[in-house]
Amino acid sequence: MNTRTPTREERKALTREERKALTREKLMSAALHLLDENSFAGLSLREVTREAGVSPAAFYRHFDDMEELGLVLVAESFRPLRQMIREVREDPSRIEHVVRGSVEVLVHQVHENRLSFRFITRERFSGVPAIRQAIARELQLIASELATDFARFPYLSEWTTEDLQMIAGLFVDTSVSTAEAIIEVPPSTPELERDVIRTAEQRLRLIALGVPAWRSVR
Amino acid sequence: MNTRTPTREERKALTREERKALTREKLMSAALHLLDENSFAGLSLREVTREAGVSPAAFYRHFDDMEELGLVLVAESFRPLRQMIREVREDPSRIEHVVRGSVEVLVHQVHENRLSFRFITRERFSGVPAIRQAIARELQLIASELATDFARFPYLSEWTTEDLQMIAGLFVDTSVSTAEAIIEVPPSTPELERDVIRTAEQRLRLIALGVPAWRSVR
DNA sequence: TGTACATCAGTGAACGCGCGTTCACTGATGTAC
DNA sequence: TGTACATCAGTGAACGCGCGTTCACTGATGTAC
Repeated sequence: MNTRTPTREERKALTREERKALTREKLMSAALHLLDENSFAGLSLREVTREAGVSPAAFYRHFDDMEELGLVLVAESFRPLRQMIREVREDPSRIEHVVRGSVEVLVHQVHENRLSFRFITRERFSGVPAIRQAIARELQLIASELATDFARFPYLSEWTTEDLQMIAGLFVDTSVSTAEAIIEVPPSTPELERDVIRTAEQRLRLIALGVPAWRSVR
Repeated sequence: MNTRTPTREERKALTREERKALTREKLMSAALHLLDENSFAGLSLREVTREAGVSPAAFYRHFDDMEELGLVLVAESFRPLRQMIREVREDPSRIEHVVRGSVEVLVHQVHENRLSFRFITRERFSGVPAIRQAIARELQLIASELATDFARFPYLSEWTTEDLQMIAGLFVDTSVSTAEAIIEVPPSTPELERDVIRTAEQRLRLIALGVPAWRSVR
């Protein structure tokens, strides 16, 4: 079927396409690392290319401008978050369980993807409108998925869609607050982080306690 | 007692000191207005002086650098927020009341001080560490005040300090989320804003419903 | 397989621009007598 | 009140710098035969 000459892989060199993809990743990774200390608005194209070890002009082979890079970083940064949601979903236990499990998974994900979370929380309400909107859209999506998951719980199945959205939104916002708090904790102060985690669990549990009482009020 | 020549006020001119204070205010107001569209990191000293109608060099008669201006803006922007807390405090009714009243007051304050709230929410997790820390400190202070207020409620009086802090923090974070949401609502779409307000009230009410159940769990 | 040409990711120099900061200055306001 | 000097908020020009973007280029990779 394949009558071509020996492939690049066989000669263990990289194709032009693969090299290009590597450079693109270098640019994205460089940007994400620099964003640990700067906000996106304060980040220059030249800084990114310098960190990536590439000439400024090379940037334009991969992105139209910094804004496009920013939007790609948003999409990329939400990937682990979506993964996180999927993990929580796979354990269809009761709310009480969800609380402790969620915080655990969240903390784990924040540690694994610190730079991504940093970037998202930094840019959520700051900087370029396009990036802000992209982040808002992703978070809304997550809240909606969570709402449909909630609908499967026995004693939530009769709630209105609006109420489910409301509680899912509260859940997501509280989780984002927790992520922000964890990221802001100074490194190598585990006792401070434990406090943050404890508080986060208590908050979610308090919210969960309000749920059974909600219906009777409506 | 006063043997001086006729004062400036009598000749209805401004003293040098008063003029200087005016210029300072012009700079701060110019910055706050520009921050409606830019983040602080993307704001230049020259932009601020241009908007204020003053030469770039004049800036240094008032602030050492942009960071100092930023810190002053944080302090200034929290003034209306503190006023808001005071207003809520003056109505020492039950939690249920606090919920509806709080949201009402919050919405009112956000409209009255849109630029200040925009600035605070923009910079809370973004940009310069010094500004971020200043905002975190102010919010913690507010949460602490709220916690001591909660301690005066009959059926919260026996809660531990830690629990009161936890719920006060949740209350503040949810309020900040609400403020952010209101600010992000496109202008002249009152129906969207009404939804945001409704959701905010429901969230706080849900939290309030969890409160009576909390003790039995501890 | 070898050759001749095409593609194109990355380069390096150049550009005009707005930036933060400095400096000697000006002229209105303030003060001493 | 009038005068002579001091103060100092704001000016305008100048500086060196890093920026985003463009351009013709190079040389490795890819393709056709």
